[in-house]
Amino acid sequence: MNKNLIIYNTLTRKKESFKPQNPPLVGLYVCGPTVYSDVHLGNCRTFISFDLIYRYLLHLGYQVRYVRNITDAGHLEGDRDEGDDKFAKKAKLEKLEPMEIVQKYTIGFHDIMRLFNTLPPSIEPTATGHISEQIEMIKQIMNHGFAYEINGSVYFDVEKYSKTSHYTILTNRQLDDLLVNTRELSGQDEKKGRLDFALWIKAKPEHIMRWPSPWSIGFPGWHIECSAMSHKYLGDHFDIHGGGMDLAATHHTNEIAQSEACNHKQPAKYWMHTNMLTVNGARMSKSAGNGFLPMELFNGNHPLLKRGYSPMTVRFFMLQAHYRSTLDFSNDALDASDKGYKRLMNAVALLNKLKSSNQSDFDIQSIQERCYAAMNDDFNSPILISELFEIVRIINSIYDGKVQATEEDLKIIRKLIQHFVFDVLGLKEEEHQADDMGKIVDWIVQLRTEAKANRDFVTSDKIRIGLQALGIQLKDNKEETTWSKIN
RNA sequence: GGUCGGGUGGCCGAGUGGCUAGGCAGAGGUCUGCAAAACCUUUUACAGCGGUUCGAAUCCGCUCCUGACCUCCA
Repeated sequence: MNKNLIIYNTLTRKKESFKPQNPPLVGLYVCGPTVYSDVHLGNCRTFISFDLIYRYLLHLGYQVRYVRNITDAGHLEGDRDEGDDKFAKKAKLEKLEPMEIVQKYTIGFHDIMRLFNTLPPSIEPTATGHISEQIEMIKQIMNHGFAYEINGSVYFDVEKYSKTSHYTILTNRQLDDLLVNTRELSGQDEKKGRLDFALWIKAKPEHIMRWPSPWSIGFPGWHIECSAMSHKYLGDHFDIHGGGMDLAATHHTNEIAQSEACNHKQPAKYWMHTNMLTVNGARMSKSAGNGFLPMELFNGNHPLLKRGYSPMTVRFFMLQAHYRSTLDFSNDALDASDKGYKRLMNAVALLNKLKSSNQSDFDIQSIQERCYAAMNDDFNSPILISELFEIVRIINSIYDGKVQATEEDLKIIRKLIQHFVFDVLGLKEEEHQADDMGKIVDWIVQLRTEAKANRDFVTSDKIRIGLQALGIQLKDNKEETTWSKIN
């Protein structure tokens, strides 16, 4: 098995050969969602990208421990120490307990992930389930002199840390510029330095989500949870840490600082960042009002959508772009992906009907090599997909009897489809023929075949056109009639 | 203002010095009772200007446009 995997590492801004520390084990940590509202499509892109990465690592034979957290506490509105907890705020709005909010949106998140056919992570820890680990870590950081307590809250001392470590290693910014250009925020008076960030925040009396600590009854800062949980499940120094690009400058920068201040080690060897989903060139976000909820996309119920698209179409659409590129969302782009995806799956459905010959008119070995080369080059799924369409052409040509294939090559084709279409890209057939409706359609198609055999084309056309109006498309071949659903 | 990206044919989107990306759309053809599908062939391209080079979409410089981050955000 070819394992010359190359990964782009944000730490070094270079593509590097992937060398896990303890092969075949791989530790992978990805920053998960904050479950105070529905995930939107942009969030989904990140998790689908890391699903591809996870799946390919598994395919290469690595034993991956994939940790993806659920943030269910700690976020403040506007990062002000006085701000409301997002969960408490949402709870007030929906007249629910904060933990009801957490439960509701965690379930919603899992439902969406399942629809997108992403594999569940090995461990999905929650921030509220790891308060004591976070407190322990804050203690360590204080012991090492990189944090200080004021009025029951604890802050990380960025200026002190940056004297011995490279605070802005992920973004390459100059600390002086940051000091000058960081916006003045209210509620920062008690911090020593304006770049300092909260590790522990003393709760105001009305604050519902609160825990005891050596400093005050309060709640943890946002960044510390990921550091504490990644450390607990993956150790001081694990292989890959990932997340959306928008997290690099703040969240990940602070994670690195906390982990180094605590453990004297850079927490991860490779940092991977996925790019944003855009709409009309601008980043999709809730505040901009251009965000789609996955369900809106599936059922087409949104002013910017002319129709709905299935989860697999959306997944395929996302995989047709590289994870480090922005991807622009549009109806036309989705339409194109929808047709491309159907074309791919139609060819896959023909696999078991192919007849072998004594020779092959194509070189499947070199296509196989190119598939691996594409994925080994920093998970280049668009190139992989272009190779798969090469295979689609071959499958269709064999089916049409225009190209010959040996039984051995057919086996390789079936294996490649299984490995890359299903295992790595994580696509699945949106089944239709197994259910009752499918049996009924099969029977109607059979009636039409009989009508055709009797040259009763009036009846056969009536059936074909009628089914089409109901969203079922027939395809006549020399030997049989197949059908598929259309949108 | 700072940091880091981008500008590729009608649309989406790969590609980083010479060799077809791919999908969708368009055109012609084959097949077919018709339709669809499929297959074959095929048109349209690298923001602008200058430079390096035998050769640049790809490297360098300048200009224009644009995005992300710097504030919670995948």
